[in-house]
Amino acid sequence: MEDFGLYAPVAVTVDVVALTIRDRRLHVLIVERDAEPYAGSWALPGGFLGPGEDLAEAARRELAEESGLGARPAHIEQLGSYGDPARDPRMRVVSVSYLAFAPDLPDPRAGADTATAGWHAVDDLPPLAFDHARIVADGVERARAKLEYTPLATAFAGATFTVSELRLIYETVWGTRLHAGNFHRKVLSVPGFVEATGGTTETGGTRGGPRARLYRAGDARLLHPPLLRPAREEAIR
Amino acid sequence: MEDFGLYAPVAVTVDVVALTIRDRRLHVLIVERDAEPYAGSWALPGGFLGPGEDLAEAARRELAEESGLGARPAHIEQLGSYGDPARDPRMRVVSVSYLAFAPDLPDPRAGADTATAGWHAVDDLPPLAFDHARIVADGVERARAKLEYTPLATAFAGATFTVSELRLIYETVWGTRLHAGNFHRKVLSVPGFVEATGGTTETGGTRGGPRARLYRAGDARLLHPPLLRPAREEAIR
DNA sequence: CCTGGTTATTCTCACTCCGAGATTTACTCG
DNA sequence: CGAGTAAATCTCGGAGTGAGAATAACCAGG
Repeated sequence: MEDFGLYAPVAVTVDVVALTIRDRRLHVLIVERDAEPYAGSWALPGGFLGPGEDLAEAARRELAEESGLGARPAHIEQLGSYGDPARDPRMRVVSVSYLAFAPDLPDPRAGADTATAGWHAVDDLPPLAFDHARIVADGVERARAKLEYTPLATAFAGATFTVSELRLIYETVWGTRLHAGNFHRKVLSVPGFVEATGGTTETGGTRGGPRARLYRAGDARLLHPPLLRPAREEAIR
Repeated sequence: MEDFGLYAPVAVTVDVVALTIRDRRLHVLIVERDAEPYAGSWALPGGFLGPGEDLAEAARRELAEESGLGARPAHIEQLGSYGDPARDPRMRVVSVSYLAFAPDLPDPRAGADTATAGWHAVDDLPPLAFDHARIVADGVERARAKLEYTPLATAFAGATFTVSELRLIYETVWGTRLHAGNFHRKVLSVPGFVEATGGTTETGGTRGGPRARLYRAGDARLLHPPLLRPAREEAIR
């Protein structure tokens, strides 16, 4: 850190990759831009860092403001910063991106100050402005990895959930099928991952089956042992 | 991302947490500040993002310039961004920090434009400027975690190394003792982690023992299965 | 009400992996 | 040469895993 005399003017924005699961697919929240550049195309919710505002605070604000979502995300964490000199044609912009997880929420309402916002399946996105496609990809990969060793999946679920619902979250985010029996054994054997509420669902599944027991998120911060994805040869080398 | 009309002036700096192992202890490179604020106290090498310069590029430049180290680090990656409004008393500064790993290097030479720089054991650091102590702590924790599932430890070693040297790296970074026999079995059983050069050390250890086989880093990007730290109860909840 | 299909939960079994300890072998030092 | 040290390998009991099966509860439709 040197003297402040000469430094290139840089703007700092905060962008948010908000993920949820709808309809058995992983979705990300994007908004339609109404200003140049990229007016009319889709982008991550985000904006300039306010004066006196912490980075995480700005991320939460942008998410609430631009998405029109009232509910708080269940979890938000810093994803990374993107500073390619050419990433914004107007001027030098460094984006500090955040990753948020939310249970399935209603469609965002378009408010007065709210651009058109909506959930889109991450594997079928329209072209995104700036380097936002890259940021989404990084966020999805982070989410996939974190499901393995943290109780993050519970952030996609409601206050209470069944083991099958939790399994569906894993299957959706990872894009793989999991063995129901082994998953069940594994989840219940990890201390602090979930705790039984004592209740069950009101009815069986829509296509039959017994009532499932309900659980809520436990107090573990790490899964021990972890729930590992099926081996992905291509990822190793 | 909105219009550029009004945004608070923000400066972006890039700071580097460079780690190495010397003398069986984990060390971080720090420099002595010669300007206010915190003149005379220690800080991470870093500085302002240059115009037209990518973030990672700036990190490599700062490390080379301020440390006076000629050699390139074996690995460098983004650690995170720090933007507390009060972290710098002069003005609003967001720091994008990078984490670098290097094999044991000679002491940095103090050049003309080079502040006093030196390696310090991370568990015995002087007070650091700004929030740099926090950044170092985050970097060390990241390094510890990454040793588990990536071949990062080889970045701390030279071009060739023995299994014992690799084990010493793990023991030093994790601060634990490892079972030599099991570690040996594990390392050689992970595909692509290390590959034998065919050679051995010239002599046995300083206190005896046979010549050890030499290995170089393999082509794996992930360790499968991972080398897990001994269970840390306190980390889970 | 009875039947077939569906799902939650538990169990079995063979296999792999792991930690702890012991063994064998090669080398240094005095 | 003998004691001590370290590299590399092996053993063994326990824990964890994937695949499959068994049991039981529940829905929908006849």
